[in-house]
Amino acid sequence: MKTADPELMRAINRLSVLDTIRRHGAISRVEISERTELSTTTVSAITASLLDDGLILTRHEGDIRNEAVRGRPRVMLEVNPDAARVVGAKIAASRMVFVVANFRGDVLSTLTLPIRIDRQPIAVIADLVEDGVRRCVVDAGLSLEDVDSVCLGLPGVIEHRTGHIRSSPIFRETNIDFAAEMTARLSTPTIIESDAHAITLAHHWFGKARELEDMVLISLEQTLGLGVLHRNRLFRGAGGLSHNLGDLVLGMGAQGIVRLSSQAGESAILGEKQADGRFAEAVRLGRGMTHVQALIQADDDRLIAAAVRAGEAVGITIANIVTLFAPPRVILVGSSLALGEPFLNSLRDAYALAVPPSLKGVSELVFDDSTDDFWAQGAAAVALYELYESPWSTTGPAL
Amino acid sequence: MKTADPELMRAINRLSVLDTIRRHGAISRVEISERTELSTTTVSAITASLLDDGLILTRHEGDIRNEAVRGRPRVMLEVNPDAARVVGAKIAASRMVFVVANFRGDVLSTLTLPIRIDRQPIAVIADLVEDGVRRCVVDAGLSLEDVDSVCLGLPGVIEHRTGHIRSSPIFRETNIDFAAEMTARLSTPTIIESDAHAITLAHHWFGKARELEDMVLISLEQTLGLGVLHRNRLFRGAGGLSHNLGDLVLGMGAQGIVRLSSQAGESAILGEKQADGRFAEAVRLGRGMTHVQALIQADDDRLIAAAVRAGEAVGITIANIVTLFAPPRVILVGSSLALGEPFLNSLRDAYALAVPPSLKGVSELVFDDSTDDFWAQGAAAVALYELYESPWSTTGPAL
DNA sequence: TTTATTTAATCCGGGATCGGAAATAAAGCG
DNA sequence: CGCTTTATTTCCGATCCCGGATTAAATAAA
Repeated sequence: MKTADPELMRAINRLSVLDTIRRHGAISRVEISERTELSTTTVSAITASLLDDGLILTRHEGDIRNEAVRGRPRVMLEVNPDAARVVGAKIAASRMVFVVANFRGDVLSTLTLPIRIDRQPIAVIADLVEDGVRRCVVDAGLSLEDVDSVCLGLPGVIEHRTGHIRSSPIFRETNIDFAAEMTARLSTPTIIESDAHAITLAHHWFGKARELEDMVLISLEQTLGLGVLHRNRLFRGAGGLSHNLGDLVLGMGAQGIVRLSSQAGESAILGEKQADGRFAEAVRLGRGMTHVQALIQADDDRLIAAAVRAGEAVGITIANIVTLFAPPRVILVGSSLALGEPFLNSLRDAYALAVPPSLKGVSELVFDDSTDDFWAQGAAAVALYELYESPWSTTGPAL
Repeated sequence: MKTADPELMRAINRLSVLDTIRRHGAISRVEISERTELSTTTVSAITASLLDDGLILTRHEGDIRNEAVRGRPRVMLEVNPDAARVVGAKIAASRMVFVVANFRGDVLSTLTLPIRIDRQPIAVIADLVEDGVRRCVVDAGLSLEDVDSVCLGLPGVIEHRTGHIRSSPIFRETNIDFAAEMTARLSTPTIIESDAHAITLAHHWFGKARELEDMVLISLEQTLGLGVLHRNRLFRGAGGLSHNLGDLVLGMGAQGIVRLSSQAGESAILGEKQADGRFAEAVRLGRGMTHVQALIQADDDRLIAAAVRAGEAVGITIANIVTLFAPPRVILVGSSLALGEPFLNSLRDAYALAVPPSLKGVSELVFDDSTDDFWAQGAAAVALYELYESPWSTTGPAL
């Protein structure tokens, strides 16, 4: 049971105001007051402190009310884009994508490194990540000192709270204190987060879940991940570790346990097709899925069967997640969506069949095929959220 | 984003102090201060107000510190058992169990009505529940006016927040506003809750999860239920509805979807054995499971096979829950545990096989065969928790 | 041009909260 | 019986939120 004091109270309300401004864009104090249910007095005090800290700006045009209103015009407030800068990254097996974002979450620069880092030693991966961060920062015309924090989104079981990677398909080792490693290398506070959580927050901030405070996202990539948004916050299980859907068990087959990853993981689908040199090459370069897509359109029977089987497995899994969380919306993302109709149709069919009748219609299925930039932007949002929450300079009242 | 004000702050700290006293039994102010990390000043003020409201009592003996300590002796504080009384109930298909509990959660009286209410009209069930509540209250030497609130624990999909029963095996109808119905009948505030949530809180308050703040419980009864404790609170999905594990899908069989309930539900197991008159009679009376236990010990092959299959299905499900929540402990309760070794062994084996290697050792499996009273006591705890949270009389400072 | 009206934002005072320092209470010790 | 020790309470200052009065900044009307 956490203990409350005036400081916490102010922190909560400050975050509430700042987040309201971020979500709405330019907004006046009166309207903030209405939305947060804080008194105008309090909003005035908090915004004064935010202005004082340089986190927000005033803008005198743009009062959206009906033209020709009588009284004093509202002063619009907006997040100061230059109050801070963060780096967000998506680290995947065959590529790394970096973005530099400002305090509002706008992307200032993007860098994609199409390198297979899969199973390299930690030091090599850390080198590449460090290099990517530095280059992306330079691309944005900045220096690393200008960056307030970095967030890396990785696949696997990530313990955000402690900064440890419990296990990840891109590392041979387990239980790595990667946040500490990168913080030391970059001499900038670096946090790590599950890539699924990053894209979940991306959708909450910028994408298809902006208006929702509860939501579930399922990411279908090399790893199958889950993100749960609960009351506007990422739901991190006990201990703050992320969910790894691939480990879910679908049933007992003839040769023992059948895990979801064996039915719907990238490698499970790609594994159906080997031998062929061109195909192997595409897989090695991380273009497996697009290649598969082409083959499916050319009626490759084995791959179509694999896609159908994968869709079925995922559809059932989604139904199970819906049974547990009953979210108003489920967003599906990830490279496997590129498998196209055979996959999606069997997914939809299996879901419709598997979702309990009592929950039919509760959850809406949404597919999203954002690019990797969006994942990286989500990682940036994770970093920004922690900045938003942090107490900043003036803890006392502005002098 | 909830807004904070001094009132909320006090409410949080009051609950924190009161809950600390409840958990620890008799405890001094200094120790409360240490545990809650509130200053002694604040603890003093809050306890004064709690004393003023009659929620706690002082006791001058019982300072546990080493005998012959020098200074002023600590005054021990404890929850006033007579500050309130609640009724908790477990409503199941073949029986209803009621308890009256005092403010501390001690059971004052118990009443079991071994009646099959399964599928009766709402009015009939409401009549029986009303009767049970009234009789149990009288048994405790009280009148209904002495009771502050009632909590009914029911199987199925229960929407605690609104008091609606979305669907329940004991009702033919769906979406019933049962809380309102019973509040009107008893003219006492009545809340409803999933039976699984009730027993989850029972274990947190009195049972096998007292020291944990995160935990998962799986109830294996007629319905398969789930309770998740997250940071000392029941985790209720979006909209506050409960989880119904029976609807989980284990895979696709020859004839379509295979749900957990068809493998491990009470009726699935009992369904294996029919015809026999004595057995049917036992099932009708809700003694099916104990009867099955006897038959299993007598080497009834079909039932043993059913138990093994059920254990397997449940073991896999538990592994999947662990994959999602990674709780430090999983508690299993419910009548199906009575199936004995064949069931439990196959459950344990399947779990060990199905739990992802990376989470091996994270969650501990605990079996619990508490009686129905304990479930009802859990429902009482749900009611008490809401009383603990409520603002009570003196909102202002004690005069 | 000047004055009224309207709406936004701020200022001021009241009430509540927490926490630190000092005072008080209640024991044992010598 | 005074001294020491520990627990609790009292007093006081700082912070926070809020309601009401006040000031600010615009339009509409005279």
